[in-house]
Amino acid sequence: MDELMKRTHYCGTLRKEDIGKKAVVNGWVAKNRRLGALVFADIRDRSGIVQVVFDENTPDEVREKAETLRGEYCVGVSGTVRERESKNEDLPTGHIEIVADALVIYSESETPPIYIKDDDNVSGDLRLKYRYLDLRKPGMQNILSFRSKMYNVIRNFYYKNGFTEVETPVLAKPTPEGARDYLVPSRVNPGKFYALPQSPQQFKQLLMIGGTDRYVQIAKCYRDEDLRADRQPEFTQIDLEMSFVDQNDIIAVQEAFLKELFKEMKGIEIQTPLPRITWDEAMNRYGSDKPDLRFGFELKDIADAVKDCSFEVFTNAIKDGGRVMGVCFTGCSEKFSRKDIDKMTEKVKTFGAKGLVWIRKEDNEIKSSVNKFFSQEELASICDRFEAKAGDLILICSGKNTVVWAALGFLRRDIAGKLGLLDPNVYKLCWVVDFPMFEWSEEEQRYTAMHHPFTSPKKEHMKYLETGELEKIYADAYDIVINGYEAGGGSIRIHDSKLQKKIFEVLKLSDEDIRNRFGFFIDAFKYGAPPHGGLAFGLDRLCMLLLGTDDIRQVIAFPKNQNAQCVMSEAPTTVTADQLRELSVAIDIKEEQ
RNA sequence: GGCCCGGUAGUUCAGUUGGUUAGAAUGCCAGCCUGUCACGCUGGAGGUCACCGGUUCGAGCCCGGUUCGGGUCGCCA
Repeated sequence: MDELMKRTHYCGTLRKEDIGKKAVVNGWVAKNRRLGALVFADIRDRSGIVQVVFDENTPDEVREKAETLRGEYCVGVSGTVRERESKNEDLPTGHIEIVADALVIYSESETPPIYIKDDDNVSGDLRLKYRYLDLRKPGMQNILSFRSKMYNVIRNFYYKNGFTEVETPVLAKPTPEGARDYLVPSRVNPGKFYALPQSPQQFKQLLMIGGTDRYVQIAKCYRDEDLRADRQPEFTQIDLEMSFVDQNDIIAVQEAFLKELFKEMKGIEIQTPLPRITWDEAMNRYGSDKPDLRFGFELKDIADAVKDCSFEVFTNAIKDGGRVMGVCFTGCSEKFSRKDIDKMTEKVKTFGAKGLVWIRKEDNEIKSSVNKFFSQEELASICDRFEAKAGDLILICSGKNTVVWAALGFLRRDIAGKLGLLDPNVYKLCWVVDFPMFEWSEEEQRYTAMHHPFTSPKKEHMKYLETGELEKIYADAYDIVINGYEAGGGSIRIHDSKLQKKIFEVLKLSDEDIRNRFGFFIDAFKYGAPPHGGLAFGLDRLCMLLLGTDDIRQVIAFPKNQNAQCVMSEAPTTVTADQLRELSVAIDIKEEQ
């Protein structure tokens, strides 16, 4: 067994100032080059790479050992730092090298299945399977260390501002409302299950009732839903709650936090207060409740301009209570072909749109896909609506509100992307406020809470609870949106039991449901609940945004794939019959016919 | 559950209209090489073209199904 060489330096940190010093580095062989008896080896650790040279100054037996080095051997090297004869300007350590006098091979390596360099192009699947090799890349180590620094900034800020960090249980009570739970059987309570928390929502509210006043937690959350590029089944929230505050108080603290976070992590000064956009405005101007404000392309409603036209698709949409809306993509007529627009049309159909109308304004003529239904004068008046100039492309969609928003909201971001307007170094933050309290669920044939049932309706809308005009009720709920991502969200909570009871009634929850699902929680509100509210940031998404990536797996050490599996450990797996028996759990998988 | 894209050497990819023995780069192995740093030179090994079936004289290529991966809609209070 080779002796451990005690490290004096990290590889990537050595500089000209270290010339003449003795140095010991530990790491992995990133690359080795043999020129006859002269051997170069690039040694990598989390800080970067340094070149080690084995030459005539190196004892023969050490140099010979160096000839046996291969990629990813784990080694320790001692030697003297010296100026290089020929510099490598591409490397931070490129002006120096270590002349080796001793070499320890801690362990050899088989040929690795993936390239271990930051600019690799290996498929995500292999990277995840060999994540421990993927993590050796300095870029991945930078991400881990960036995230670690974030934890520090977060804890430091909230501690400084009087928040108490409290750990809430991971084994919690299942909550049938909301996302699907991950369930955990209890051996000592046969037939009963815990659920992993979707968020510590109820516990943090109970902490407010418990007098904690200001709570924060970097909390793991679990949701058994389908995954996306920005969604993992287990993820991390910066979860917080405050007592005796209104929405403005909460927003003010979070803006101070975001200011500090961007300053510390990116050196960027965020201008506060951040803009606030109501949910209605966000939907009608951007077609999304998480608008990307890095570019324009705002939606316009043109229903009144086309309500008497001969194009029945539009008139029917209006008749059925829907919308006719469009976006003017300035200067885009030349940039997108008929074929491009056909592709966009196919795409918007996945949002439920029936089609897409295009209008190209040219110098002397207006072309469009609906020429036979519209005169040039009518088209010109539509163009005027959008203040369109020659060379502009207008895309129009009609139908139900939700469909039109989704389709145009997608198009404005899609086209912005194609035009290169999504600069990851530009950050546009805003609050989206005044969310609707309820939304109609076709599936359940009842209203459900858009945020959650503990969200407080806006005071001025309480009266509609009595009249049953639920769609007129908006909530004291708010999301923080950064570059089109929902980076966090929260609300003022209901602290009055009578109001809470009323909300449950509206949601058509029976007394029995309420008792079973939220009994302990409702009880707590009988004993002097303070006015309170809070918010949770998606830590992974903040990290993504700050690092300019759009793949959440980049910022998680051991992420799951799209099927919520860990391709490295192969979790989840079947378990033994004994384990199941002990848990009183039976498996009943329906066979496909 | 729906839709879209993809699966060819260890890796990243090319593969024309369906036509000889499936290629390149890189990596790997061996030899040479004392200033390389994407070292270089010479040689070599390396393939169930994801799987099953079909069409065809002939399939990596066309068709059907399956599977795996990615993106997305639904879903994510």
